[in-house]
Amino acid sequence: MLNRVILIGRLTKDPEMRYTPAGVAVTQFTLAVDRPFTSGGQNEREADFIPIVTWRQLAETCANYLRKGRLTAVEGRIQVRNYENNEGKRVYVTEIIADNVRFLESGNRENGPRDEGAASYGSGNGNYGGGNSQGGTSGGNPQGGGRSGGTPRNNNSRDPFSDDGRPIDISEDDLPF
Amino acid sequence: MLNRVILIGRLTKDPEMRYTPAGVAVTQFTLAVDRPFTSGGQNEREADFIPIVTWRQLAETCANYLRKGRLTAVEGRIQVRNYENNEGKRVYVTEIIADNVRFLESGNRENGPRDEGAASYGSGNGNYGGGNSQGGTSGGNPQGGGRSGGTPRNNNSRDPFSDDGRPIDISEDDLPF
Amino acid sequence: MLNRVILIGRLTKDPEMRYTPAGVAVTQFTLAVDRPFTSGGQNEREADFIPIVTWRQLAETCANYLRKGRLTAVEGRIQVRNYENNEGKRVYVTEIIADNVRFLESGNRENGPRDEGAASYGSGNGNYGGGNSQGGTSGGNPQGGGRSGGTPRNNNSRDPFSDDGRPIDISEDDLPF
Amino acid sequence: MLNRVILIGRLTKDPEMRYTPAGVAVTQFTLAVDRPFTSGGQNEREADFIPIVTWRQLAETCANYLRKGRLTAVEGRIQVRNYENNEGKRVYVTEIIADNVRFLESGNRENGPRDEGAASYGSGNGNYGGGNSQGGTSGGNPQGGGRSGGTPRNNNSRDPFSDDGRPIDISEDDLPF
DNA sequence: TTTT
DNA sequence: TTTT
Repeated sequence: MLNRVILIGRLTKDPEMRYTPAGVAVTQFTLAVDRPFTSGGQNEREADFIPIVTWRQLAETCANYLRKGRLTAVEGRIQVRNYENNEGKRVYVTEIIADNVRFLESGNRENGPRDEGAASYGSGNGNYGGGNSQGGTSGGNPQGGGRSGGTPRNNNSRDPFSDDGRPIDISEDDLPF
Repeated sequence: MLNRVILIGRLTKDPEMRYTPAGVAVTQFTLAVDRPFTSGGQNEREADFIPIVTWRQLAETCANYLRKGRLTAVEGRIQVRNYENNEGKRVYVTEIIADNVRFLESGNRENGPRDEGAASYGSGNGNYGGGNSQGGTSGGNPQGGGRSGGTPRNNNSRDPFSDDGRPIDISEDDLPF
Repeated sequence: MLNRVILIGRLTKDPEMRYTPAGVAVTQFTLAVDRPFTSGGQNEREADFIPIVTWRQLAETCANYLRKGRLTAVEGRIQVRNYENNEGKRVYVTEIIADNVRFLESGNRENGPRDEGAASYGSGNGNYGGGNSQGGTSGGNPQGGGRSGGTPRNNNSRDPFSDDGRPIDISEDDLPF
Repeated sequence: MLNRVILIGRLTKDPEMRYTPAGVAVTQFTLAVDRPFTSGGQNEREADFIPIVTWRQLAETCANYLRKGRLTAVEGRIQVRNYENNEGKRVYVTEIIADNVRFLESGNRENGPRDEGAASYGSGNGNYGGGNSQGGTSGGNPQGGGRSGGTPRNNNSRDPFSDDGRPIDISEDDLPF
């Protein structure tokens, strides 16, 4: 009846966008979210790697502006889907269907090693450094993604989801909205 | 860096409690959370079944007061653990480590299969229908679970996690706090 | 950049609905949310009373199905508005603009003191006891509110917001969507 | 019964720390949180200014590492307190009692007014840009705040809450834990 | 001014 | 299979 998730973490890789047969954009990426504690051991596992899925306009904005390593906030809901694998066994996949993604780092670092981040309130330069994007039922117009300082990447030349070994079975039926 | 989940749904079964070798109580249950939309088809899949894990005092309170079908709110964080299965393949398991569970239905059902719901305000019995329990770093004293109108069940006679086919590999190392 | 609130509590009174001059429905109510601790004293203040505002279709569903005392989940964002009072002083008002409201108690108690709550998964009666309603950019079609077991109240005979002493200054400009 | 808030925004000023008579540290600051839409008008009000309160160790970490303009994530609960003002009128104050604060920008700004943002990964300085701090019932040991690249400020020479016109009436009784 |  |  209520299903809400909010995460802040970093992309483990560049996002991957593809289109469903029906032409709907879908982008996936994984967020590394540091745990709030240091596990018993030492250099034990100390982050959770959480798969994120975005659809439509939000998918395109994410594909254009997010990159590996970027600090990112994600709001959405948990979805558990399942499919039969090649051995006839049912596999369960848990993902966050995001309806709101905030880019917490601008990412224009073409000419220098230091990331500039988002501009301060009250600074004189009028540059809103942190872009953002929201999706959902509206699922149509971009909202602020374009305000990001980053340079959009042309995805046309990429083969999204060119087989990476993982089964890909997202279809229009999975449409969350 | 931030990882917060809030769910409201119903238990698919009675919760299962066991103790780690170190004597720490751990309780698992699954929450069926209705999706906010009706998927393309008709009577298609319209709920997510989300595994919840609770530890220590909260585990005991959940085992004592939660039952199949009860409407329940869960607050916690997403955790992704993995293990090697018998075929040497890495399996990823996503669970919610709960630190706050709210019993939204009291569960005193004197005479029948129908759950009577929470909060009998206006009824004459002065019973505060909604119990609750909170865990976390404090992980020690019960907080309000005892206010529930439900009757605690003696778990001693149960064989917690008596093999249901799923691999059980929670250990003290998984301790989230 | 991100503003999310989730509350579970009980209505302190019946909700109040009115229409803006532009004909947009707006409903207000207050949620009493018990605090997770007992304050130093004894029978000291132990709940927060949090004002909720809903708009459009969600406003109408809330006005029709929510009642004083009902256990309710609210999802939304914090909004701080301000106005000049009659003494020329600026007054700040903090409210939750809800975009998702879940009715955790059905509320049909016409013929008996016991509240029946929401039906269980797996029960045979096909009655989904807990209604719900979601708003937002969609802001159009009712979503499940009608599934509630409660009987809608005819609001026509009420004078919504008939001056209760509180300044009423919500206008179309406050429209959150 | 459940009361959870998550915000991402920027500090409108440097945080202000003081101690209660009982010697408990309390820090306040205001977060400017951009609204997800542009209000009817044009350059109309488009942010909410939300007061945050932190206690104990978290208060000290916030006072040491947060500064005006910094992008910050806050997790906590809404609290509504009230007091009688000098005209004998009851005034209601809504604040977020934070139990988790994440510093999304490091704040080492060697040479100038521009904040340089977080997480200089890729830069040569090995600095983990995002500090964080968590409070709550544990309320004792610092958790990671020290990983921030910022330089702690000595607060001793400041007169915390030197009258800024706002009534100050936080007392030990308000202790949320 | 508050709910159970 | 992972980020900083």
